[in-house]
Amino acid sequence: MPEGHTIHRAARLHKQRFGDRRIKAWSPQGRFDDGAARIDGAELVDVRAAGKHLFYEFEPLETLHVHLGLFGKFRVFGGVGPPPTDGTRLAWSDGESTLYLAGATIVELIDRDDEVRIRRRLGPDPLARQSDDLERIVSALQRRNIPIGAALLDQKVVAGIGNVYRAELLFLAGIDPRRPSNELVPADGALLWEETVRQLRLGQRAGRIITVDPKDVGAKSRKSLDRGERLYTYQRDGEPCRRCETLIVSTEMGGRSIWWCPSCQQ
DNA sequence: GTGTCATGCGTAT
DNA sequence: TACGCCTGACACG
Repeated sequence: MPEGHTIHRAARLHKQRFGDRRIKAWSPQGRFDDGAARIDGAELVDVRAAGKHLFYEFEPLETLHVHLGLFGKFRVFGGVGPPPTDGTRLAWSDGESTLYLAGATIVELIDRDDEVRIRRRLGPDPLARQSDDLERIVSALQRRNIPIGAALLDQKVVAGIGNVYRAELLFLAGIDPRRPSNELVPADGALLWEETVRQLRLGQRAGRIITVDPKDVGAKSRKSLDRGERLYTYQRDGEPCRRCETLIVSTEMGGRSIWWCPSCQQ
């Protein structure tokens, strides 16, 4: 379930679990035999996340670039773990834990210049804050003559937002996704960025996207929320808004569906 | 078993 | 705007 929160969480967990460890690597599926052979026996020295991209640095120097795409998934087990599924492109083990990676769009070894190039294509990452982020976001949004809902999926604007967060963040900021990006006023930009940072941090910590304030559904805590009450608008077409009961609507935007509350989001 | 869908994105038309 | 590509879970017959 890969938006930026998943990626940063993986970076942290994988570094904790496998950092400074020598790994044995292989490709159960066989489609990454050569790459796995190059990192087999190497030591994982760093794991970096940027937006939805992951960079694993090994010693002797190799950099593994992973992008999960829509379906990609890591599985980590203590010990040997169950047999890998047929689609497992990369597996590694340090003797104490085993990692499987399946379904990713990108699994490749790259060099330093490639990483720099990939990072240059990305806008500010809410989970790796810089002091000028707000200004960069607002000016990037104001330069685009497209609906703000479409602009938020552009990784050059904000790195790490996907289809769930774009809908949820616009709800939390009270912004109609159809509003032209270049008409965003700075106050709304600031609110949107504040929610973005807050929500991705919460998502990273929880390991899942939960945007709903428990009070809005009469629950005691975020943890006690049922699966069906964690989001305000995503895939809730025709259901009542959790705050005002107005029915949630949806449309296609940027090639994907988006949902919003016509009353809370103006 | 088959069909459908999904939190992504690059390329072609 | 459409399509291809990466997989797995689930609904259905």
